[in-house]
This record gives sequence, C-alpha cells and structure tokens, in this order.
Amino acid sequence: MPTVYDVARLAGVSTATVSRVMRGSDLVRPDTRARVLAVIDEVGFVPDASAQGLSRRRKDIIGLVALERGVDETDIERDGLLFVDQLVHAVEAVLRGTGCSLLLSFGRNGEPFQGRIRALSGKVDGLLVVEDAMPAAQLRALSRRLPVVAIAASPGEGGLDAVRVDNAGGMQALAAHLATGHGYRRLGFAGGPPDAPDAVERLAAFAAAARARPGCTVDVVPGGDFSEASGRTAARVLLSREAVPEAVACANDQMAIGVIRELQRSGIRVPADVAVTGFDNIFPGRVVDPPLTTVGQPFRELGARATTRLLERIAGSEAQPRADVLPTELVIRRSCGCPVTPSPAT
Amino acid sequence: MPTVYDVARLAGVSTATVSRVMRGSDLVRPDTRARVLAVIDEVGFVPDASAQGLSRRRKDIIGLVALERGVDETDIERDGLLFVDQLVHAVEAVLRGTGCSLLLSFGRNGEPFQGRIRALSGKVDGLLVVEDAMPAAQLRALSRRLPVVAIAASPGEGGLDAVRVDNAGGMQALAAHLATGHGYRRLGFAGGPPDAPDAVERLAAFAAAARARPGCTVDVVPGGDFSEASGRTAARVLLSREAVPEAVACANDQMAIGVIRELQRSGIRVPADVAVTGFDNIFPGRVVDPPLTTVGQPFRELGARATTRLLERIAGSEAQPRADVLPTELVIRRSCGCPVTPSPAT
DNA sequence: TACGACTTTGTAAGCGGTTACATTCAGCTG
DNA sequence: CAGCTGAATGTAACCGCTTACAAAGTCGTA
Repeated sequence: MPTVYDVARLAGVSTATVSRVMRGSDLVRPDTRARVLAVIDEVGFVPDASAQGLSRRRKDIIGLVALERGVDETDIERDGLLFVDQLVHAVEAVLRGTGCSLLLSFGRNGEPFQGRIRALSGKVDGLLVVEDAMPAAQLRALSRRLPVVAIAASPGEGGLDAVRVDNAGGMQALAAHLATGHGYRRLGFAGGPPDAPDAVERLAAFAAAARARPGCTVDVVPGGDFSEASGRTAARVLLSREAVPEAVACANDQMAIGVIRELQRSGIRVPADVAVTGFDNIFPGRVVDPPLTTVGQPFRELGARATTRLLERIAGSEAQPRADVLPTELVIRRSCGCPVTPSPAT
Repeated sequence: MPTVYDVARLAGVSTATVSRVMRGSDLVRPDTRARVLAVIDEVGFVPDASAQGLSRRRKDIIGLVALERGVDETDIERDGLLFVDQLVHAVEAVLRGTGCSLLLSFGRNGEPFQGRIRALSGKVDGLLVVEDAMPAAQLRALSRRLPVVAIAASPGEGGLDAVRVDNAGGMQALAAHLATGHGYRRLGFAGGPPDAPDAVERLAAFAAAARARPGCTVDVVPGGDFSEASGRTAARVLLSREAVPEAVACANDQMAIGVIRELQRSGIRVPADVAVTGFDNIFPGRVVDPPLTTVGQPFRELGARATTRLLERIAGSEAQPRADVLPTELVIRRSCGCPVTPSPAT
C-alpha cells in the first residue's frame, strides 16, 4: 500500500507537493503536477482516509441510524423496511455530489443500540437520526458533540434540527375524505408502534379529526409494529368486534396491506364491505388489489432536506436550529371506495 | 472534544493506560480502571476513529457498492431497489455483532462511478461489490489493494471471492414447471439489463431450458431495466406479436408485476389467458393479484455469506478464493396458473 | 533485608496525511 | 550584477490513538 512518502520519493518531490497535487492543486508547476500524477497513477496511490481525517479534522462520512421495523426475528417477514430504505437512497443521492459517504447502522428496539451509536459517532462528521432511535437525553448529549439532524422524530425536541412530515395534515385530509367524502361513520384504526413518533401522531390526528365529526366513532387497535403481519392481527381484532368498521385507516401501508389481505381471507370485500387506507405511498400499495388509498409522504425530500441541513452544520453553519415539516398528500386509489382512477400507470 | 490526553490528565494516568482501559483491558488495576472509566464517562470521551484507524491500520468499516437499478431520473418510479435493499439489511445484520460499520455507495451505470469507488476504497477495510458495478479490470486492480467480495457478479471472474445464487437452476425448475407442469408451449421472456449478470444468466438459462423441450418456443424481449415500467413495456411488445405467449417469465419480480398489470390493463386475464412469473421473491410479489409465482433467492444468506467471507479476508485469511453458489427455490403461487395455495399467510 | 519475578504504569515513536512557515529559485529592476 | 519579489517547493510539527519497550511498584522468599 503506497503512501505519500512513496509517491514523493518516486516523483522526486516532497510530500507537501504530493498533497498539493492530490487536493486539486494550490500552486504546483504543471510539469511537476504531471510527474506526480504519473507516479500516483502508476503505483495506484489512494490516500488513507484515516490519516486524512486525522489531519484535516474531518472524515467526510455521515452516519444514519434508524430502527429496523417490522422485521421479525426469523427473518421471514421482510417487508417493514421500505420507509427507511427510501430514506437511505434519498440521503445517498444527495451525498453523491459531495465527497461525503454514508455510514449505516440499524437497530431493533430493545437492543443495546446505544453503545453502537456511541462508537459510530467517532467515525462520522455528523449524524442523521431516524425516529426516536435513541432516548431524547442521549440525543441531546450527542448533539453537543457533533451535528445531528433528526428525521421523523417526536415534535417535542426543541433546539435540534429536525425534519418531519405533516402526519396530522395528511390524516386530517384522509379523515375528511372518508367521513365527508364517503360518509363512513364507524371508523377503525390499526395503530403502529407506540415508540414511533409518526405512528403516534397519525393515530392521534386521525382519531381527533374523525371524532370531531358528528356521529363518527373510531375503533382503535393499538400496538402494531408497522409490519404486514401486525396489520393482519389488527384486522382480526376488528373482525371480532360486534360492529366491524366501515373503513379502517392504518399507521402505514404495510399494515394496510395486511389488513386488506386478512379481511379478504375472511371473505370480506374491500372496499365494498370495508374500506382500508394506509400511509406512506410505497410501491406495494400500488400493486395490491384493490390499489391502496393512502397518504403520500415525500421520502426523497425528507432525506434530501435533512442531509443538506446536516452538511451545512458540518460546514459550520450557526443558524438557529429549525424543525421543518414537509407536506403530505392524499393519494386516492380504490381501497377507500373511490371508483377506478383512469391514470395511465398507477 | 476531549482526547485521550485530556482523559489521561484528568485521571492522573498516562495515555497508554487510558488506551488500555478503552480496548477492553489488558492488565490494568481495577481501581485505576474505575478511575479512568469515571473520567471517560464524565467528559463523554469517544475515541476518534480516524486516529484509531491510522494507528491500528484498520478502520472497522466495510463498503458496499451497488448499482441503483430501475429508478428513473425523475425519482418517480421508486420500485427497482428491493434487491439491493434486502442485501444492505442482510449485510448490516451480520456487521451488527462486530465493531464494523457499513459504508454505502450507489451508482447508476453511465455515471463516473469509478472515481467515487476509488475514494471510497481509502475509507474502508474491504469492499462488497454488487453485480458488475465496475469493470472487471478495475475490480481486479481493486482486489489487489484490499479484500473484495463480489456479489451476484458475472461467473467469469476467477481468482476472486464471489457469492451468487443459482439463477440457472431456478430458471430450469421454473421452465420445467411451466412447460411440463402446465403444458405451456409458447413461452415469453421479459429480459433485464444486459449489464446485469443475474439478468443475463436468467435469460440464457430459461431460454435454453425451454427450447430444449420439444415444441417449446421462447419469445425474448430484451432490454428491460428491472423496473416495473420496463415490465409494462415488455408486455406491450409481447401483446403486439401475432401469437401472444401462453406464459411469460421475467428477469425479476418488479418486471413481472409490470407485465401482469399491463396485461390486465389490456383486458387479459392472468393467469387464465397468460401466465406470468418473476424472480427474487420480494414482498410486492406476494401482494399483487394474482400472487406471483417466482424463483426465490436467499437474500439474507447472500449478504451474510459475502460479509462473513469479507471479514475473514480482512482478518487475514489466505484461503483459496471461492465462488459460492447459493440455491434458489421455486415459489409457486397463482400467477403461473396453479390453483390457490392454502398456506396460512402467503 | 535484599533479590527476583511479576504486575502495573509510563515514555515516546510511529501511523499517513496536511499545512504553516521556511527556503529556494527564477525573473526583474535599478 | 546585487537585490527584490513572488512562485514553487521543502521541512517538520501536528492530528489523536496504539503499543513496544522501559521503568517502577509489589510481593514472596532466601
């Protein structure tokens, strides 16, 4: 593994010059530069990022820590991941332009995740924390040591950069559509993990919006985990009730898909007998039958905004911490009872 | 940002002792250890990974480079990613136990991906390369500088650790099922990217296996990109033929889903009029109507095996490079024309 | 009490880059 | 041609941690 010293010796220059050539130039005579570049190319020199990081006090790596949801221990149900996967791609896309790389770390709640985050924090220039992947206190402590941007975290956290989506707005629009648009009165809700801020907000907003309408009731089934399986479970609970709801909203799309499939397995028609809706707008929701009415969230923008902000902080921005809320959008398809949409490729 | 020196001073010991305490002990007297730990905790010391990496010649980071497939420029079609996403989670799960972290880098082909990989190679101890994310020559060069394990790469590459799945076996089983099991004779195939080794193998194996059977023909539509949209396109091509195939196999599940939906849009029943099959066995395939018959590949094992091998190499293993082939498995659901399977939650 | 034989701790030299500062060099000017 | 100036290059300290080796304790024994 060649080092700057090797290159310097071979090119007959000092390490300073090699370094200057590497970092896009400074003042190096063209022929010197050419000579150095030739040697670099010949010996296949690649600077050691550790040494660079140490010397420049900057690692050009940011970390993303997230909870791995809806993946069960046996690894069979691999369907809960779409949200974080989308995010990862969005973040990576932004980083692509910069020299920065993305370090990933997933945890399942209950695990001793904290130690890993600690260690990880030594490897990065800044951290993206998804949901409440760590206790608020620790998050604050962390954010004193390095730039941190929270994604989809609990709104409570002040004094911290954060980006989230408008869960409440989306759910209100959805509740209006179901109650006012379709006239459903007996509503149900398949709730997500109590430790997922998004899930909590969605549940609260939907229930509040629905109950605010005269005659509307909401039968809440809490305790899902964002997975399809937990949607099925919720459906079974709802089916066991005296009065099965006319429409069931869900904490996310996977759960909605689980609800749909479980209902169908029991011979119930969706949406004719029971309407079902999700949240997220991920690919499988377009594919399921009936296509899922849902609230779309701007994954791309969510990841991009958070990443951009983090990079600014790393670059030294001292601006006031901001908590951005990105708009969500009601995506009407058929599972809510709306007629076929004639869109070309939905 | 406290350093070992700060901790040492505060605890009244030398940096060597601090270091010894950090790295799980050596021979440090219990009370000394306690004192040091107290200081570490108090000042919130986290060792700088760059300095550690430099000193220990080991960064405890491995990289994963992959092509981002089936994502179109406008970011609207976000459905081509499931394969690599699965892989990422599988790899991360293995790393979880170790102190190693995962650095991610995606490229789209055509992009100047090579430079980024070069830079990235300075940040990691080893690299996982998915598909032919880089030219064979460069891959060889890379593998001389650091441990590299290829995932789902072209079989050609000798002398390199590689893990792939048995595309051919899976496709042969599928062809047998369609031709012998169902008696289909006019077959179609929606091909994937010509630069995707998996896609090439699947196409070749399916065509060969099918054509080996008396009376069987295969109408190949090449040039897909693994996305649902490209499946739709393939379906349109197939529909324009004089004789529409009785069964269409596809390079992956997303394309199969695209084919199904496009056929349905044209009023063709699946599988009654045309059977359709995929490859991968990802979540959306379970959800689409009809549920997708496909060839399952062991994502988890694929990622795990590659990661384990890479870690061994990093640890210094000098074993002969191996090219493992993991078994695939025919997953019969309904899109091939088989009757409803009574499985509990498929 | 003195002497080994361990155990515990400290000293200081790297690890491979970057960069402030010093030095050299070439080209002008007076 | 000495002296000056700015460009090009070299020197060496430093980034923060690890670790070989040296030094200092500690203890039991002769």
